[in-house]
Amino acid sequence: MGGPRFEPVRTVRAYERIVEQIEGAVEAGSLAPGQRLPSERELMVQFAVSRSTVREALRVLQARGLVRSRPGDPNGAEVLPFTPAALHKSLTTLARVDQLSLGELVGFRMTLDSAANLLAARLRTETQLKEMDAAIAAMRTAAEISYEAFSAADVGFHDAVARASGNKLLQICTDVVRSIVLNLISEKIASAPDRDALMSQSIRHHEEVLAAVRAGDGPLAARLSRRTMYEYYVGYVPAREREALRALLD
Amino acid sequence: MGGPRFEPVRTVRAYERIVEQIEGAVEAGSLAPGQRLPSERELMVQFAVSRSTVREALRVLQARGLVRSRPGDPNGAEVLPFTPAALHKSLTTLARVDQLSLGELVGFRMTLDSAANLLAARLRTETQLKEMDAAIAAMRTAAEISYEAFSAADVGFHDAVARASGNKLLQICTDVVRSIVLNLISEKIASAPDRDALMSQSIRHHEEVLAAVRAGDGPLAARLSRRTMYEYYVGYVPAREREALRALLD
DNA sequence: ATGCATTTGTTCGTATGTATC
DNA sequence: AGATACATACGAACAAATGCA
Repeated sequence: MGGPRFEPVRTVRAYERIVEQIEGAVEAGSLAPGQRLPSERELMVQFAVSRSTVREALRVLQARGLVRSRPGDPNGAEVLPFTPAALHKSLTTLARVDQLSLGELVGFRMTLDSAANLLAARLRTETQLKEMDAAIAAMRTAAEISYEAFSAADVGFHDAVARASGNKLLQICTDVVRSIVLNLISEKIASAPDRDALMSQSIRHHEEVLAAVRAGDGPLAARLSRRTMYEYYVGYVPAREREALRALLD
Repeated sequence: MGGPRFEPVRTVRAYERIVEQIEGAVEAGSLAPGQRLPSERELMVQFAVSRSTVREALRVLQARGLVRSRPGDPNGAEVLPFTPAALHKSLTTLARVDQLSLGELVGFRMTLDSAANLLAARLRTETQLKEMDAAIAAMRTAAEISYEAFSAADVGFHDAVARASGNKLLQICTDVVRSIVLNLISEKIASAPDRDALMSQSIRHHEEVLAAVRAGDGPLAARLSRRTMYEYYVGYVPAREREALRALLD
């Protein structure tokens, strides 16, 4: 009784095992960004597979943002420094395929930005406060030029706050979600009739947020940041979704 | 003067254009989940490329979780219903490659879970409240059995709250981040000496959170949920990272 | 339940454009 | 400018796996 316990087997593709090995080497650090992979011909020898299999593996690794290969490069594929490009890609397709509504995206962004402000108010350095000052100053001058310039400067402020939060994950996710939201409605905002009023109101709100961050009052900074984003975007969110956003304001 | 404005060109790979077309069809809805792609041989005719190129495109699409192909299937690759698998994958590699600390992950989870509770307290239906009741009951019985069972039941509660928040993005992200955190430290918790005390304390805390959700007090539910998670995980977070977590408690 | 036709997984050989030295 | 090594792309072929009659 009690013979050996067998486990169900799944046929694992050859290219998949190549991906695992290379991905493992990158995650383990034995293959650092900037380093080069062997050439495809060399890889087919090392893994004892054909050229096509090596290439399919490289395509998967490239899709995940881990390597990049160019024709003619004598050095083989390059190991890339990690960028949230893959994360961005999968969140973008999620937003499109899964029909994420603008309300959900804005609500999520309010949540992340609020947390970043809460943390930044406690942990920010003097240098980081100066960066935020500079970002708001840039918003003020950019508002005179164009909405695009203003939007870019606005991004700069939120990014400075996210950096000051000390949480890299928060920083990356705020960045990704923000770009998705902006892609969805930047043209709507750009053509809004009350665009100028919206921008100057936004600047005042950002100044209030920064004052709270400077004072070290995290809960206040968080609440003000949520309200700032709500005021800025609520006009573009369908009425039936606004209740959820208001629930985030307390 | 004023000749035509030329744009820099980048050579775009053949497989990349195939990916774009199929991906576009999926996102546009003209290729619904469950439907089948033409066979590889049919695709190489339609796109006028070789089979290797078709296969590289399919590998990329597969890596993004959009399709799945099995050997021998006469129906061609299957269009998959969207799952956050790709999102999970990219966040996991982010956590490993970018050296995300446990503190950052727990802080992020506190943020998401808190927002889910805030929204759920306002938007939950009676049915959803019953689901949360059932989840806590399951936690109570599971705690008598094993830590693994308890952990699974705990996931059930948080998932019920996330569903009740009405924000799919929040639901997906809480799920992804939670599984990453649990993968990092579940074995540590399982072997903790005060495991039983931790579990029963956690159940009491969850009951308090649920009471706040039932009462419709979002801010209270949010604060209690943050505290619950803090108490549960703080013992495993390095001391220097605890300040950031405490900043989230207010 | 058994073949059979078809498809995918994989291999090999070849031709072509390109980047580097 | 030329030689070399590389990636891109094509096409034919075989084995294993699948679905269907």
